[in-house]
Amino acid sequence: MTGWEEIRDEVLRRIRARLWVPGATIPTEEALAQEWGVARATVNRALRELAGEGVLERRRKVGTRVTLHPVRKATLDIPVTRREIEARGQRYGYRLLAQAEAEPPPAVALRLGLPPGGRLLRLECLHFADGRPVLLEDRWLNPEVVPVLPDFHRISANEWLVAHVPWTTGDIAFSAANATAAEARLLDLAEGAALFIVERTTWESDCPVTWVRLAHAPGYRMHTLL
Amino acid sequence: MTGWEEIRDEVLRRIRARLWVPGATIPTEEALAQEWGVARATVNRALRELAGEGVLERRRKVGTRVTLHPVRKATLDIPVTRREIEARGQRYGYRLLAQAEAEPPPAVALRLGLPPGGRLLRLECLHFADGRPVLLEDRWLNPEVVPVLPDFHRISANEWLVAHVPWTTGDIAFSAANATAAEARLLDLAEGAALFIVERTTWESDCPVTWVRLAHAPGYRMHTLL
DNA sequence: GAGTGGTCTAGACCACATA
DNA sequence: ATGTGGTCTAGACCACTCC
Repeated sequence: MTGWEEIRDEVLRRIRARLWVPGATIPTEEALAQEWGVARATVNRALRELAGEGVLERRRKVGTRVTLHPVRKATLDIPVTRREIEARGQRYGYRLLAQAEAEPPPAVALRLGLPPGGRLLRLECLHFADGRPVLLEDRWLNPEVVPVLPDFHRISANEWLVAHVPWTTGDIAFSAANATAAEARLLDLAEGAALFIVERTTWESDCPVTWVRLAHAPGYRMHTLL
Repeated sequence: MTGWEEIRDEVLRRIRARLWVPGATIPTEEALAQEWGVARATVNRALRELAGEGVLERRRKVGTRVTLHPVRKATLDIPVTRREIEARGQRYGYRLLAQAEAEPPPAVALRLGLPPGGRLLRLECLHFADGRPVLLEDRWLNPEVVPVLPDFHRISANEWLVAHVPWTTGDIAFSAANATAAEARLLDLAEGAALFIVERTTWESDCPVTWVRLAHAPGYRMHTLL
């Protein structure tokens, strides 16, 4: 019992063995440090890790408890589409369908926190895997963060943004939707096919950057370990 | 510049200000500790945090770099269905549709790593929000981990498992699917409606526990901050 | 061999929540 | 007022990896 990882594993073992049951408080850092003959900081590191994973709940003065109603946290890796497709061993393709300045629908302006009536750059693109269309992208871009327009026929907006405006914040939502007639035509599907929808809003320190809706063709799965 | 959070924020600021550009190595922990007048451990804590978020890449002897091809990590909170519905201010309801011992389909046995021909406990349940069906659950449960059967009419399998077999590992996948005729009837939808599908496989230290498929009615959104 | 991050220690003080 | 976790320090040694 020398490193914080061993300590973390031992704590997990005791929880799984029900020596420490959900809702019960476990010994203090000080007590555990003495029991295992390590510094308190080492115990702290292990317990902090487990608290971050949702296994433990820690409160000053109260102590450390095994979480009673665990909320499982799944961490998703969200790569750039091209890398995601290439990681599956498929050939990536990309086509810009439309690029125009336009007034965004109210819902999009609202998400970005922009006043109605402004104009944004709209991009519509199709992504291919081994030549088959698999992803339809509908993007609205704030022209203020794109002073010099790249050629979006050659590089996808997402890749350009990742390289030029990295380390943004934002939010992301997942849902399902039936393909409209237009979507079905572009993705070569039957109308009404179930699409996996990803919506992302992106900011760079209080400045709205982009809103995008990604419609994945059937067969797409987002997978992760718990 | 006294705490590790301030240091983390300053590092982020320099990256966003492009003082440190993606791909470039930043100064060593030692140098930053001297610059800011703190202990190296404090700088380490801040940089370790950012490396965990994917902002930095750290390698011994090489140094710390700003990530060139960032993979965004989204952390999803996956609560128990009842709590998720109640958190939206809706009334939760639950009905057990079927409970029987049966041989699972090969795909399910495969996921759980069980030999074909074994028998599992199958549960089919419907979850309601304000009286409307919103979620259809199809679950296969390893009877070995459920020696004493609770009354699944009263408590959902998920809640029972969370309370009695917490801190499992597993994996989870998200996709979209069109409602079959049977699913549409149970969820009170038109056939073919786009369902948001969550599939989970759960283990408790090498012992398969359960496989479950959750079919969410249209309107369901899974949301998180980036 | 040498430079970098990874970790541990022993001690200290602080922040916070409860009593 | 007190007990708990949260953090910081100064120093040390180790692990990895490039040269």
